[in-house]
Amino acid sequence: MQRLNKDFFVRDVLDVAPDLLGKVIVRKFDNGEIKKFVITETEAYCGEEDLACHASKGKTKRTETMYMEGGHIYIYLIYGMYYMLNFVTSHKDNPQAVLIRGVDNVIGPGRVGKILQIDKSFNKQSILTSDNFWIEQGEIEKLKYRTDVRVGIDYAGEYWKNRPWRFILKK
DNA sequence: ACAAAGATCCGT
DNA sequence: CGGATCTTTGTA
Repeated sequence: MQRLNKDFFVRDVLDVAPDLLGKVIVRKFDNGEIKKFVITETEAYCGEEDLACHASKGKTKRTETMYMEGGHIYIYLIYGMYYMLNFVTSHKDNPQAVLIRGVDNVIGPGRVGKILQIDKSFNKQSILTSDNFWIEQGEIEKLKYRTDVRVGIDYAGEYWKNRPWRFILKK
């Protein structure tokens, strides 16, 4: 199965986020077991002007990952409990990322992080070259999806709150 | 130094 | 609907 390359991720986040639907996350766990997870729900976070994006605060110790080139993994801990899995997109210094909200029948970014056994050590790693975590082309030819507003960003103001930047795979 | 809030989830 | 739980960030 074809592994996704750099060109896939070095594009605008609004193109990458829907294109990730149906792609397959492959995870090799510490015990050697390999499992695959089809991506079913994503959300786009779109640079410094997007008030829902962490990078709207500028470049900080946490957000500097998003300023890396597309193809890097962005992990952060939320509410002291849940590791959120994101993939950086676009060129260096354009802080965009896609949040993985659902895989297979696992809905919710916190649950995704848990089932994939993700932690902070994956932050800033490359999804293009790591040998225990990568993404493959899926088998679905023409998939259908719907859009909706993003979740948990009421603080971002009416405009950004209402962008239809959540992408959900249709069965 | 300290306080506040957060791209969430679970149980009641 | 409230609690868990701790890092990041702003303010003093």
